[in-house]
Amino acid sequence: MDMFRKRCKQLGLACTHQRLIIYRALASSASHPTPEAIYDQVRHEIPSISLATVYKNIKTFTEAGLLREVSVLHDSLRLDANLGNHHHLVCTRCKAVIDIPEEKLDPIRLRGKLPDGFVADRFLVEILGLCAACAKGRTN
Amino acid sequence: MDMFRKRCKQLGLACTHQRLIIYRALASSASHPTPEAIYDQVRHEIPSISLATVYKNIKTFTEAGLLREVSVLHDSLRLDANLGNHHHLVCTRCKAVIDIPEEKLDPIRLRGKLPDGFVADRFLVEILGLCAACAKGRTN
DNA sequence: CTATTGAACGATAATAATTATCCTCCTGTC
DNA sequence: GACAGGAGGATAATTATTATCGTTCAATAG
Repeated sequence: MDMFRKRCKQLGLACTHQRLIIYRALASSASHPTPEAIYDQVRHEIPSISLATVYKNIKTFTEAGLLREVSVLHDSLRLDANLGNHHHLVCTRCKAVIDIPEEKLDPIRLRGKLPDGFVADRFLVEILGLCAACAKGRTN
Repeated sequence: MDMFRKRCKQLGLACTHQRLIIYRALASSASHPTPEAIYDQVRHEIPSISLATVYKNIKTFTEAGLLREVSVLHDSLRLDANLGNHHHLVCTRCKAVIDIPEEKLDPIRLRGKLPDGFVADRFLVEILGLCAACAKGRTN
């Protein structure tokens, strides 16, 4: 948590009580919580906190690099009628999704057993980066 | 499209005009469209179609296996305060997300250049399947 | 230690995305 | 062609997220 104070200072962010509690809730959770879940947990300590504050700080933290979104494409449903094996290039700026054949990657292979009795079905790989257009100009 | 008619019959789905047009729009698109985008395209052919119909059929097709969602976790923002390199086990039933260290997979490596001038930044791997609880019972 | 200032908070309205409802209509079968 | 049940259309409802705006608090200077 002292590290959090330092990072805030570096980033020019006020180290408010709310931010500390929110960050601690996030950092101490292993379940990759939703904003609502964080809100529910944080309210135990700050009953008067607003859900908007949780959302705002999640965005702030994410932009500051303290936090990541588990899925880059969570904002809207994206559909794929291509049922063959392939992977996706995903532009983190414009959210374009481009197919590439799976042979473009070395095969994905597990080393040893998965924890927790998890039963794997398939691998989903997203290659995150910038599409040609977004890589070129900051204009779009 | 004849294949689509057959699949509908197999699945016990009525092969309506709307479904045909919606499926064709999906299958002919390389851009992994959103429901809204499909709606906009389909309206060229069926101006009176309802957005709800598009959503309903997308769900129907997805459940029937004619279609996939690009991202399993699109429904709500999920957060990750673990900035170290790791991958995720994602339960497709309950949407649990479990970290695994990246050493549990053979290294992800590109073979050759990416198309379209795409500039890769990092690889995101999700191992899709069922968590222990969901694998056991159909009860949750 | 207090005053000051801008950033952050809380409450809530607004927007966006998705789902549910309900009545009418069409597809598939007899 | 008639019938039955699934499907469509219009729209309300719900859920998730963002914006607004007045008030409060954290950080810094004095």
